[in-house]
Amino acid sequence: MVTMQDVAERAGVTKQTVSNVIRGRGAVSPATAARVRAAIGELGYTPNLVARSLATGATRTVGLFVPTVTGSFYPDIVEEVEDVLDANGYHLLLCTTRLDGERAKRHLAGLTSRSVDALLIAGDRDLIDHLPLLAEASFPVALCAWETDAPDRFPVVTIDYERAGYLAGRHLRELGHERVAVLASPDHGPRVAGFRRAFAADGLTVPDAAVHTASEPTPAGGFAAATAALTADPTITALFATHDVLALGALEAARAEGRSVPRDLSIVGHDDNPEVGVARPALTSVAIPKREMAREAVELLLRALTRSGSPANSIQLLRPELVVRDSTGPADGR
Amino acid sequence: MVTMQDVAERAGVTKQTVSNVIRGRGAVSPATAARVRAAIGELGYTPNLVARSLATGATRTVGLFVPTVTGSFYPDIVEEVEDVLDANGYHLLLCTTRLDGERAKRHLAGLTSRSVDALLIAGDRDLIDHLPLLAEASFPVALCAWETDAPDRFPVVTIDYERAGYLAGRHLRELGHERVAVLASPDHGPRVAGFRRAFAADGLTVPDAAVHTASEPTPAGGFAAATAALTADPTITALFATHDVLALGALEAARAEGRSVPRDLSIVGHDDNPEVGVARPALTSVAIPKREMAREAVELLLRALTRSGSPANSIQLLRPELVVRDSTGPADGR
DNA sequence: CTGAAAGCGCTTACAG
DNA sequence: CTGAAAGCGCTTACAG
Repeated sequence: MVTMQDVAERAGVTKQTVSNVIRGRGAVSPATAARVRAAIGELGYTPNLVARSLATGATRTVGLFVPTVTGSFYPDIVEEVEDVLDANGYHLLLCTTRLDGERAKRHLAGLTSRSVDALLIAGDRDLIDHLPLLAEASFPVALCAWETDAPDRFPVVTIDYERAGYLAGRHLRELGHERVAVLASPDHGPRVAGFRRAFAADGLTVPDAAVHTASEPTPAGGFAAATAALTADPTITALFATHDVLALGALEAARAEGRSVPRDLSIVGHDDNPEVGVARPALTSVAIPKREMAREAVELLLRALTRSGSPANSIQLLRPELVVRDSTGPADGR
Repeated sequence: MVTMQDVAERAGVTKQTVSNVIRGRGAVSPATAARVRAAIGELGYTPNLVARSLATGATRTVGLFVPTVTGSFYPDIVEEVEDVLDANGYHLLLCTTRLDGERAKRHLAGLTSRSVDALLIAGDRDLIDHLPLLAEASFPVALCAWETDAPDRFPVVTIDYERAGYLAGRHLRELGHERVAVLASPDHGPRVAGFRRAFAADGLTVPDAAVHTASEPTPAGGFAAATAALTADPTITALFATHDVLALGALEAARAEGRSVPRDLSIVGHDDNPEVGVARPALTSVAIPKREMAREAVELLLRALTRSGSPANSIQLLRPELVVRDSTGPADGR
């Protein structure tokens, strides 16, 4: 392997002159700079990043933890993070925790050893127990896509999930719906709370019995929960699913029950995944700006890096937006 | 930051004794090992991986290039690669090239500088022009999920795509289909060739005019191509889509044309993505062992690392398997 | 079983 | 504008 010393000898200078021309810093005469560049080209020299990292204390690598890279949520996060990183000359070290706390812990320990300049943790499932490990990390850490129990030790950039639920509720209220049910995944408390708030604003209440927890975040789980909801209270005129996949299942359930959407039943989803636009009827859903969220989170980290301080310990909430399509209509069914 | 030297002083030994107990190598008396371990605990010492990398010349990091991390193909690859890496104590540096050759090149250049112990390139889109950059890489490189034009300079682990097409063709032949059409994505030449081989074996030929190239790898692209195929030759009794998403569109097209699947038209997909099992009718598809492929590829790389030689320059083909569901039936339509 | 030395390939002040 | 020195935090032979 060719080293900086080799280049220096070839160009007839010392190695820190070579270092200077490579980094474009310090003062080097145009003539010697040209000689150095020529030597680099002839030798095919490429600087050893590991050595540079040891000397500078920076690896220009950012770690990202996500629960998984399948599904329709996290891949966008990963790509957005990578885009921002790439634009700033950083690399991405990826860890998918896959519902495995031990694995998460192991990776966390590995990264703590200076091999990463900053760390972004997206999603709340597997890492929460091990977050204390990061308390004394020597690099900035931020959290994103965190819905519940965000530890207040780190800055977090996430969605205003409570408002997302509120938007869904307000939309149904504006359409005149009074008796409704919710299909919820276990960790979606804030969305449910926001939904209820919209009804409470009109003096209506969504009883606990109207909130049906889905056994799994799949269309099948949504189908079962929706069927349960329609059986428990056949008079409901609308359904809020805290996740689009559940809404997809609810669409099937409505069909199975012989209820036409949106005439007999309105359905609102959450996330605005690409597939909900092609569902029939196209699903009304709360869109969450996940790419913007990811971008804000990385940029926060990058800012901390250049200003070499820790980021402000704050929580930043991105605002969701309701996307109205064909699965919701007036409560009176006309 | 606490260093090995600090631990050494605290334990009353020299730093390479500390190094020895950490790595569990060299001979250290149980008593001093215990003292060292105690000191490590008290100080909260964690070894600097960058310094270790500089000394050993290994980063215990493997780079992975994929075109994207969205969709249903590459995420599985990424997770499988990470699983194998994790089991062997390696980290994952991820680069998604996103159809951007410049970006790919930039990352390639970055990784060449010793910051990665090995490199796996999955998918053939964006990197082929820059592969020569890797010719003199000092670390092992392997390719996987490569369908066409695999450069013969590197070992490749991929799917026997020609056989995948053949399996689809043979299945249709066994059902008695004679007049058929193919919906193909541009880069799927081998699948089409294999499909044709199955017909040629029976003295039949699939004319060029029966191969319809989809404008885009989406249901919409499949819909358009299928419609074109059915219009060009209304007598066909079966369709092979080289990608499941195209098959999904073909299903719609058949519906639109008033042809019942599989009675009036049989459809075979490719990839066996999870969604094709829930399509109605459930799609017959050629399943490709992508996780096994990814596993083989990383393990090949890891083997090269431990044996510190370059991997054998070979091509390993994983065999696909046909999964018969409800979208195919006999040509006579009974 | 333990310690002193050299080295991995850079960068960072600091003289000249 | 250029060069000699020290140092980043480890590991790897090699003496004792």
